[in-house]
Order: sequence, then C-alpha cells, then structure tokens
Amino acid sequence: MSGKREAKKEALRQAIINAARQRIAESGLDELRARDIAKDADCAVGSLYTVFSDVDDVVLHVNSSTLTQLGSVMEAASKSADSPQEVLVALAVEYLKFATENRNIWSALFNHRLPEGAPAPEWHVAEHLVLMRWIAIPLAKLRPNLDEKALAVQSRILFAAVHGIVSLSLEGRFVAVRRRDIETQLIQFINDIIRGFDKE
Amino acid sequence: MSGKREAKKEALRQAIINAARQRIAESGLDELRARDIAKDADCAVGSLYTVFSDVDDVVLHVNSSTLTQLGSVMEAASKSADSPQEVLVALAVEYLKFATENRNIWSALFNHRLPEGAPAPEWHVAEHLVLMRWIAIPLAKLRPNLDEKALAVQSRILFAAVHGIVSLSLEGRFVAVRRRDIETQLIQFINDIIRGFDKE
DNA sequence: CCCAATTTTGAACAATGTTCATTTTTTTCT
DNA sequence: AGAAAAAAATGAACATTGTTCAAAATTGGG
Repeated sequence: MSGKREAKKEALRQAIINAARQRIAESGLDELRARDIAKDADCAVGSLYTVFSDVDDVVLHVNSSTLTQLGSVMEAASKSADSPQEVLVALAVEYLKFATENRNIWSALFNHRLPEGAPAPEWHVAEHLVLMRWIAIPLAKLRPNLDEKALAVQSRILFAAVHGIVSLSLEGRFVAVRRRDIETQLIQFINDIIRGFDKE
Repeated sequence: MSGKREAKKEALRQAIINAARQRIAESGLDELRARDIAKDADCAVGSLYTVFSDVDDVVLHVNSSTLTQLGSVMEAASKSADSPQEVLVALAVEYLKFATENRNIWSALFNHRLPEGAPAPEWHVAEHLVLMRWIAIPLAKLRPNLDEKALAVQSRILFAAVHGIVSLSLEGRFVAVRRRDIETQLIQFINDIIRGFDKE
C-alpha cells in the first residue's frame, strides 16, 4: 500500500506550485524566493528539492498551468464569433484581457529565463505550440492558399505581433500607451492586417 | 587644478560601462557580476559604487549607449529609401539586423528589470521616445489625416508589433521561426499593415 | 615635504539558492 | 504489535552574490 507515499508527494507538489503561483501573482516573478514558497507550502526549504529539481522547475510548472488557463481563454474566444475576422479580433482582445487581469502570472510566462544553456524541456515548448493552433484555425479560413507550414509560421508571427503590443504596452516600461487605448488600437491593428491580406 | 579628479572619475565611469557592455555582449545580462565588471575595469568592487549607485545603474548606462547606437541605425535606414513604405520596411529590417548582430546587448535593453517599484529615470525613458520619432516620420506621410497624438500612438503600436516579432523569434524560447525566414515574414508583415491602411 | 581631504580598497555582511548529514516518518517483516 | 529497514523531511551549513564601510592609499595645496 505504497500509493500513500505517491499521494503525499503529489500533494506537496501541488502545494508548492500553488504557493509559488500565489507569490508570483502577488509580487511578481522577481520577488519569488525558495524560502517563501516553502513557508507557504508548509514544508522545509529542502523538501522543495525532493519534488522539484530547483526553483526554475517550479516556475516552469506554474507557467504550465498558466498556459492551460490561457488555452481555455483562447478556446472560449474562438467560439465567441463566427467569422474568422471576428475570431482573430476576439483572440487578441481576450489575450489582452488575460494579460491585464493576470499581469504577474502572465508576465512570468515570458520573463522567466532558464540559466544559460538550459533549454526549456520539450513538454513545455509543446504547451506553447498548442496556443498557436487557436490562431491557425481562423487564419486558415482567411488565407486558404497557405499550406500547413506557412500557416504555422504566419500564426506565430501574428501571435508575436499581438504579444509585442500587449507586452510593451502593459509592462509600460517606456513606450507607454494609455491603458484604455490599447484595446482600440489592438482591434484596429488586427483589422489592418486582415485588410492587408485581402489586397495581396 | 581639481579637474584632474573629475577626469579620473569620468575615466572610471567609462571603463566600468565598457567592461559591463563587453560582459553583457559576451555572456548576456544574466551573467553580469559586479565583481567581474570591477576586475575588467581594473578597480575594486567598492569603486563601482563610488561612481554608480548600483549595478542596475551601470546597466542603465549601457542600455543608454545601445539606444544611441540604435538611433544611428534608424537614422541611416530612414535615409536609405524615399517612399515611406520603403522606409518603414527598412527600419524593421535594420532593427531585426541590429538585434541579430547584437543579440545580448539588444536584449538587455528589454530584459533588464529595475527592482520592484523603482521606475526608470526620466532621462532614460526619453531616450526611448526618440526612437519612436523615426517611425512617426514615414508613418505621417502614409496617414496624413492623423494628428500628432494619434501618430505617436500608432508609432508605438507599430514598433511594439515589430519588436514582438523580432523578440519572440530571436529569443526563440518557443514559437521559433527559422532565422532566415524572419526577415521575409517581417517585410511581408509591414506591407500587409500598410496595405491595410490604404483600405481603411 | 607635510597634512588634510578625498578616493580606493577589499574584507565583512546580508540575502538567497542549493546540498546533505541527521532526524522523523512510513513501510515491511515476523 | 513491535522492531528493523527504507524513505522522506528537515534545517543548518555552504557557495555565490550585491552592497557597505572602516581602514589604507593617494592626491592637492601650502
């Protein structure tokens, strides 16, 4: 009856991930500390290392759950409209909304850097690719002449552009644009792009 | 004759900035260490703090010089073509080129985070805005009906989109696109946008 | 050449990620 | 149930860093 061990271990894993997510949500990735996570998860610092290889590994798992959340948001947005144009706009707007409402959690997704020369594990990269699919679907309808490969590239480019706008705007380091203007701009931007397709 | 003191201090400032830039260029911002900077600049760790308030301050000055470099690149790109369309494409392509050829220095510009609640100094924010001007000039010709304010916003949005594409592509965390495809995609992207303007 | 002011120094401190010998808990065996 | 073995949890100790500051070295003026 050693399933009890596994269960406890799994409970600890979740407690640690939740504690880390909570900390990140409240104070951002930069303020995340191994000792704080352990305290919140009611375990010793050392225990963290019996379940994860290091703090980066914990962050990776937090990010993984964020991607799942984002996936749901994208799916809902995809169902919120019929025309592919409207779907692309909805995806962008919902992405902006998610980023705004979950700023720290969202930015951890992109600001987290693994140490020099440690590539993100394959399973985590795959999680990102799933998001691209939600863009590819409406895009395929707008550009039926693109093959699978070109479609994948276009999806990434479109995502990157939207992400850039959301990112530089929200992080607001410089290049600040008033918050309530961003959505308007984003919608106009997507529409400009789509109109550009038509004329190609 | 106390100008000598000032001169020495200034020399130290420059030595430290150069050492830091060199380190960042070679190993990236994440590997930057106060002790390494001091060693390269031939001074004690403590001396660094007599000239800069902390390591972040040093990075800020490295980034400042990077922005000056980028400014020159943008200026040259602006003069490389006549039509505003071509200028916008040239700006994007040169931005991509600069980022590719100066990866670590460029990414320090955007990955450097000041500690919680310490906004970038006003002089540094201003340096960023100068870059936006190079985009606004050709954009104004394409969209003559935009007032100054709307033009500034559009410039930022366009920059953010291009930056997003360059950024997610180059950092290649996920969402990887083959390096040699990025330029092609970027050019097509800018053209799509501009075509979108026409149809508005 | 000497003294006071200034600058430079690097050892010491604090914060933090990570390890590992020791203690505690759980499982297995009789 | 109780003891021995296995596994897991613990937190003190270590290594690495940014930063400080008392002491030493340097400098400029008289």
